[in-house]
Amino acid sequence: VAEHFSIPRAARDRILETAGALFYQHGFHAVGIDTIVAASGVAKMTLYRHFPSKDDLIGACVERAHQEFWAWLNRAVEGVEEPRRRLLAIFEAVAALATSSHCLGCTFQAVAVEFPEPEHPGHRVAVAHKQAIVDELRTLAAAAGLQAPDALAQQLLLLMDGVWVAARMFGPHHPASPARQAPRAAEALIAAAATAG
Amino acid sequence: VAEHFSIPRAARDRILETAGALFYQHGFHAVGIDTIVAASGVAKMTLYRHFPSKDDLIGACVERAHQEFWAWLNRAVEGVEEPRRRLLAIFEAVAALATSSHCLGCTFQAVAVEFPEPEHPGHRVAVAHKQAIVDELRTLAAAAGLQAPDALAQQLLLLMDGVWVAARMFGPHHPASPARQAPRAAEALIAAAATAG
Amino acid sequence: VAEHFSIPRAARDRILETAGALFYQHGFHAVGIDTIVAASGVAKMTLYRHFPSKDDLIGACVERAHQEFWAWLNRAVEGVEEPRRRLLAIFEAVAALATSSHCLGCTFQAVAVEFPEPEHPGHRVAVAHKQAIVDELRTLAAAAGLQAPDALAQQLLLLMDGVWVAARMFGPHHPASPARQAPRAAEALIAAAATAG
Amino acid sequence: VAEHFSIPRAARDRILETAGALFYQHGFHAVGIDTIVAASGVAKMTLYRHFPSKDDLIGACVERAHQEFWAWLNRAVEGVEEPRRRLLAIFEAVAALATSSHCLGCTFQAVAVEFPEPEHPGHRVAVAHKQAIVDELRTLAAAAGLQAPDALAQQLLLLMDGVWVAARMFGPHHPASPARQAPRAAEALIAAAATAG
DNA sequence: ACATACGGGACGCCCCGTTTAT
DNA sequence: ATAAACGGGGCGTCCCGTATGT
Repeated sequence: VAEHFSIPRAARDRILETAGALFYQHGFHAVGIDTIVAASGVAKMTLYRHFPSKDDLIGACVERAHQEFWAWLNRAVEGVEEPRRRLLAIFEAVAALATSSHCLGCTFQAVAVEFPEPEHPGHRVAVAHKQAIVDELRTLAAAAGLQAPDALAQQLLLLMDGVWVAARMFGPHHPASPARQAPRAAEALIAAAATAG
Repeated sequence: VAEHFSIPRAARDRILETAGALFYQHGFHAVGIDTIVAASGVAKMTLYRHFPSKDDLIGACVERAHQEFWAWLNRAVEGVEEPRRRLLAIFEAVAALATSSHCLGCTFQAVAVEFPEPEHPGHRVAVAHKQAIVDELRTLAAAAGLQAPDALAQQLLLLMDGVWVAARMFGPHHPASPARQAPRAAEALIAAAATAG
Repeated sequence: VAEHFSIPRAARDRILETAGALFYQHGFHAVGIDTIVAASGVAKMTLYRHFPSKDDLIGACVERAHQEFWAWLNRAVEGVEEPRRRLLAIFEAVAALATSSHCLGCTFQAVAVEFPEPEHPGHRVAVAHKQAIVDELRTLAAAAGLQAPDALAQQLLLLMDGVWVAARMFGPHHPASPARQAPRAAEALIAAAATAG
Repeated sequence: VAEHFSIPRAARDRILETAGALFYQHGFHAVGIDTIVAASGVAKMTLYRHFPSKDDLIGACVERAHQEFWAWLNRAVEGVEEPRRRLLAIFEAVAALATSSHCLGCTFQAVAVEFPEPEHPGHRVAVAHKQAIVDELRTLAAAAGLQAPDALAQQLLLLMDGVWVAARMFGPHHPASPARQAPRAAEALIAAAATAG
């Protein structure tokens, strides 16, 4: 009885995982449904029963990436509770990830590039993701007692997206990737917000 | 007189302009050769005589965008000769462009996203473009007598790419786009480099 | 019951029939794949799954015409068992067909004209077809006890091909098509072979 | 001065000769204007000044072939003045030509195959050519005092066209081409017409 | 659930016959 | 006479989403 419900779940997850990896590596347009079907070992009809269209599959993949990102970030800064130090820890983690060998850039930027229409499921999730990032940064900035936490959060978002772009552009093997400058830059922006008057 | 109607602008230029606009609006994969041919009023064979493949056309479009960007930037900061003020002027111009109504993001980021392979003509030009940006920023930082001009230039590049991402993500109609924070953030980073030691 | 509407005739057959008719009417070079696809109501990929190339499709069409020709001929001279009378019956049937309103000539001649290279699939089948005709004529000539059945068969083949050429050249509406002379000419050749020695 | 008028004439002939040879070897559809231009060493505009379209060029080529055929035939049966013997000589010449190594078939049949529409310039000339053949045969048959010269001429035309088809189908290297049977078959048909009553 | 096929459409690259500019 | 341009078409491939047949 149980497998009647649990096995489809596994199929859906396998599709999401496989498709997400392929999309991330090669791009959304470059990966076709047939490739995903072959790589995930499911039938085409199974895929289309779970995701009515490729766009919906993309949306689900990006949504899943959104959740995984937060899980990763929370894990990465776990234990750092003091707000200002947590802000810095975030940028240290981001810089480390962006210069790690398996990072190819930001999938939310990618989906927004490949599907410029704001109504696209993937684009929608990407915007929400960036909004969530800036919200979190603002919350931390406010908790740290910094001036103009909203403006600071936006400045830090610019920095973070610049890091992902650098990862995309220069790759992980670049000798002196600009991404490594992220923690120092964040520190400077935070310090400026601390002494602002 | 004659050229007003009998001498069509060189076909190659018409193709580049039309293709560049279409690619920028809808993406590189989303725009087909036939669309470009139809929109530019050119024969398919004419296009393929000038550009052996779509990838080459993309490369040429991005190269053209690279040149146009520099022309725009030089015009935008014309007359501001003092290095530190010129750095700030650059970020004011970038923020203004990024929040203008016809800006959809950075085509160099886009081509790097849609063609992750570093050997792709478009990707190659995009990387060179970003390198040129950071070189210019470093030159200005050094001329301004700032500390660690190389690190500062990389930090400012992060900022600038973050601005383009914000333009892509939130569009020009967003009430409070993070892109507007670019000049203040750049000022903070420059100030930090000025007082470092 | 169901097959009346839900089971479409095998796509391969529909393609062969449609393509055969179009090729016959307009020529092999003059009919493009897209036209065949549109006329047969089939997807292009379906066509290319059944026939790897246009040349292969042409070969299959000519092969099918070969089979249909024999089926027609056997039906046309059905019941005429005596060899010499059967030979005459063949030429009466051929002359009748060649002067009928829907005859445009011989598709085997046509494919040999449009694809002069002997290795072409269509050309190959055409040669085999003509060889089969002359073989059948020789067999009948020998069974009729005629002299030099091989030579007679070749003479009759010349006659038959001349009939198809006349059909092609003058069309079915010509008042006095040379094709009508085929039975009398065949009779004369057969009579000459009967009295030779 | 002279070359202003004589050189264009030479160009026209060179085009006709080159195009005729190419068309004959590879077919009318298979040979493009560019190929003819390159092979004949004239400018494209020169070609289009002499022949308004490819169809017209084809018509002119076939017309030229028509004249060359008659020149060849008259030369081949030169000196044979007695009508019945001349008829036989015609078929001996035709059989010899059809089995010679450079004969690829009948260009008039070919143009009728590749352009089935009777209004096509090439098709028109081809029909006229065949009509001229049958007229000549009828004239000779009548001069020879044979019965029903019209019917005999048509029978002989069938035979002759069968010879060209055999040449096309089996090529010049076939060990026992049916084309070689033409003289004997013609003799039989003529003999039958001589003894008819 | 797998595998195979299908319809429809777009795409990439190429060639053709024809005209215009240089 | 060279060379480019032009609209149109051709072939072969791919993709998405659906429909069968086990």
